[in-house]
Amino acid sequence: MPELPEAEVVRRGLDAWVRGRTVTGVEVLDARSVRRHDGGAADFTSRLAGARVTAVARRGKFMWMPIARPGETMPSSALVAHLGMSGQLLLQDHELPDPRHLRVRIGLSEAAGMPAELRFVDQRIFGGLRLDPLISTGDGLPGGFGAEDPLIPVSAHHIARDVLDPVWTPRGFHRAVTQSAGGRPRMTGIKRAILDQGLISGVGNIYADEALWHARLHYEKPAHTLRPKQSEDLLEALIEVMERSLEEGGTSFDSLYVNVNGESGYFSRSLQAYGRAGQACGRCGRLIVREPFMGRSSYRCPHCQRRRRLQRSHS
DNA sequence: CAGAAGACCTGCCTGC
DNA sequence: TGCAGGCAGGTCTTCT
Repeated sequence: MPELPEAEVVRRGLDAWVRGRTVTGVEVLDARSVRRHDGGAADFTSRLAGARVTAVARRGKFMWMPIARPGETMPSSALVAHLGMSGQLLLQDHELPDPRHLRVRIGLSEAAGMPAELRFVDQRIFGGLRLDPLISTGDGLPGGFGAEDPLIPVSAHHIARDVLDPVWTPRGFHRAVTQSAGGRPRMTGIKRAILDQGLISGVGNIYADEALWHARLHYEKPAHTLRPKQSEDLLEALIEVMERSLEEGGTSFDSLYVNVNGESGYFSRSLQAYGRAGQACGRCGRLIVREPFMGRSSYRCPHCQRRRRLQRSHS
């Protein structure tokens, strides 16, 4: 399952190998993978062919490549990619057999020692590609990691700043978590809040559970009840789990395989809560429990992450 | 408007 | 063996 750290590994790989190259041809093998592109597969193909990739940027799990179309000096649109649950962007030689679940093939201009094709592979088709106009971020800051200009694709404009974005401060995060748009108290549970990509982006189910475990918070704790220290701990935990995962997952990709395989070392070694139902909590030894949540699962320690904090006695 | 729920997908696993 | 059902889950749409 690609989450933010995996997406960043992919971004770095693409930045090194695809930036500056021109699209020589496009083949959409499964139209569902471009279903979010407004004009359909034929329009996607014709508009992408001949375009030059000028950068590779990312915000949360949205990735995009600004493209300059023939006659353009500056990119006005971008190839937007979301990996969904099972998406991969592979850089491979044309001679290599098509991988299982290959959905879109993008041919690239020749470059010394570099593979000729960018391949979008996606088993479950939750991910996809599309072409979108670039618009202003509105805040004057670069659109995301790898972006130099304050531009972002239309389809990612509603996505909040990334967990690893330096714009986050403890105070800003506290306000974002405890208050909704109009300054009203945010009544929903804290896990729903941090999974809301319009509040902070890049957090998925796994890292949400991990960060909540580190911060000793119950996932249903009403977001508006977080005290500044609690939201500060939570932000710190989010950044910590992302950065550690990035370190461990970022070591295992080679030049010909711009990879996301969902099996970074982090997943097997460092998870404290997610997927550990029935196993001992690393802090207190109580058994981690799995509970239904939002149609899926939440994992927590029933001792460290209680719904209500213990009342402190001053006697 | 905030929040909740369902839809979209395939492959793997379990139970009958 | 075969089949049904559960599970995984990010985002988009629809409903309250």
